[in-house]
Amino acid sequence: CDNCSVFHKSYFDMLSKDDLLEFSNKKACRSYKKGQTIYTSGTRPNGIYCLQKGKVMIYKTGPYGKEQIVRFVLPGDFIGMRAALGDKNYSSNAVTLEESVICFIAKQDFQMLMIKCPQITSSIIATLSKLLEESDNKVTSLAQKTVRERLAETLLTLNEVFKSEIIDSESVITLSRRDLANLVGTATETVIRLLSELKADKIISIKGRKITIQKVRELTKIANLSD
Amino acid sequence: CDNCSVFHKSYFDMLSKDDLLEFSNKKACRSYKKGQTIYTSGTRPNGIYCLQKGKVMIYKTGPYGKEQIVRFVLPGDFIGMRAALGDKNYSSNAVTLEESVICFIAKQDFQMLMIKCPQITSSIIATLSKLLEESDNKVTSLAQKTVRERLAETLLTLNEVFKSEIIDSESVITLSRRDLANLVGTATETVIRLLSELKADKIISIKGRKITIQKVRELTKIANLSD
DNA sequence: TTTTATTTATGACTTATGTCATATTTTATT
DNA sequence: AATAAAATATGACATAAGTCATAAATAAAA
Repeated sequence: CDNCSVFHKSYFDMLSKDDLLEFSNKKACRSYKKGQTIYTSGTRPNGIYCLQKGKVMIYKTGPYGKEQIVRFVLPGDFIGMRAALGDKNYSSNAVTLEESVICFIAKQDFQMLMIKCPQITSSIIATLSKLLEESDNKVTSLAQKTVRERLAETLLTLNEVFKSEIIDSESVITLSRRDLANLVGTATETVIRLLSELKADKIISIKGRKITIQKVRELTKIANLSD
Repeated sequence: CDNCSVFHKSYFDMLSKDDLLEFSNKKACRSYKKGQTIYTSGTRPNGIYCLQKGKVMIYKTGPYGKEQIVRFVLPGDFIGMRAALGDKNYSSNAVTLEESVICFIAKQDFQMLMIKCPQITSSIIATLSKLLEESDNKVTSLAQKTVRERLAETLLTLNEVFKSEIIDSESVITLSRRDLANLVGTATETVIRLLSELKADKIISIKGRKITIQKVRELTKIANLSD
């Protein structure tokens, strides 16, 4: 872990060199192809995953089998924290959005780490708190905003998620219309229609599956966001 | 705290007698009238609250000023954990639903408690994990279910929240149509209409603001819940 | 009690958004 | 490159659910 590319972003930079080395030997890293499943809902977690490279999406399956994307995981973040730390079965599915490298740490090893390094624990509490706030905000959006507002909001969020993907000095969102719909909470056709509208208004530009935001201010206005 | 009525339900039963006594002296309890505000969005938390008696609702204000109820707090639960532990401003509002008694613990005292008693910390992680799961489930419901399904789901959840309120050996939900709408994520008129339908089908009974579920199985079916 | 205010209840109407069908384009596979 | 498969794009249509108006019923206040 000490020469991991996302070391500075992860929780591990709080560990002493010795602890880190000992810990490094216990983890198991492997690479995943695009679209590969990391875990599925209903199964029991044996440990916690850490995303080193790539992108992962977390989704739930609704009553009629429709996917609901609840969040994305970026390099340096843990995957499956909720289930592993809450000692519950997974209630969601994790799948890679692109080729990724993911490390695995067994539950007992992670618990040892938490005991050895209390800062890690408070860092985890802070992370869970942030996820909870984001989820509660999404609840409010879904309950009160129109699809158009939510799509604008989602595109702005995705701009952060995909900020590493830069073409011609502009960050580019690459996601299927279906995934976008499953993220916004609407039908694929509605997303397609609204994206066409935004494109016609020159607020975004579309090249196949690649979306670039042209007017952030305008989009923020449409999203009805305070900041 | 050692003779608190919700001692067994709270996190404090993990503390030693000495720690508990020391801690008891640091907390400040006070009673709140119905509808009184505990904290408002945007302000900074100085500590954490613990509900001893009563009911508290947590809500956010949406872009058009409409309230979105995100959860209820019951005796033994903490209030304002997310903001206090994540070291952020409150992003929601807390208000009492009925006459309540609430204790307050300063941030530094609570942090000391967490250091002294690591089980409390893991218990908090478990609680945050549970809240996160519930919130993610609500996201999926809002994105994929009809208002009718969500209302049924909400009534079943409220039955748990109000299970202490028993009239003629049946638990009774007491909540205004407006609050119900702000919980389900719909208009007040829609809630009124759907409740009338459920009443006509003898699935619930209504006496003014008091709702009693008559057929749990039927309601579960309408809610499209697996269990 | 009487008055006033708030909440609940219904009807009428509008509209955002979902569904279905089908054509076109893009992407993946042989 | 050629074929198959999947994703995108649009039109037509249906409908769930929101808004507005107003009446009836409760609850609160005087």
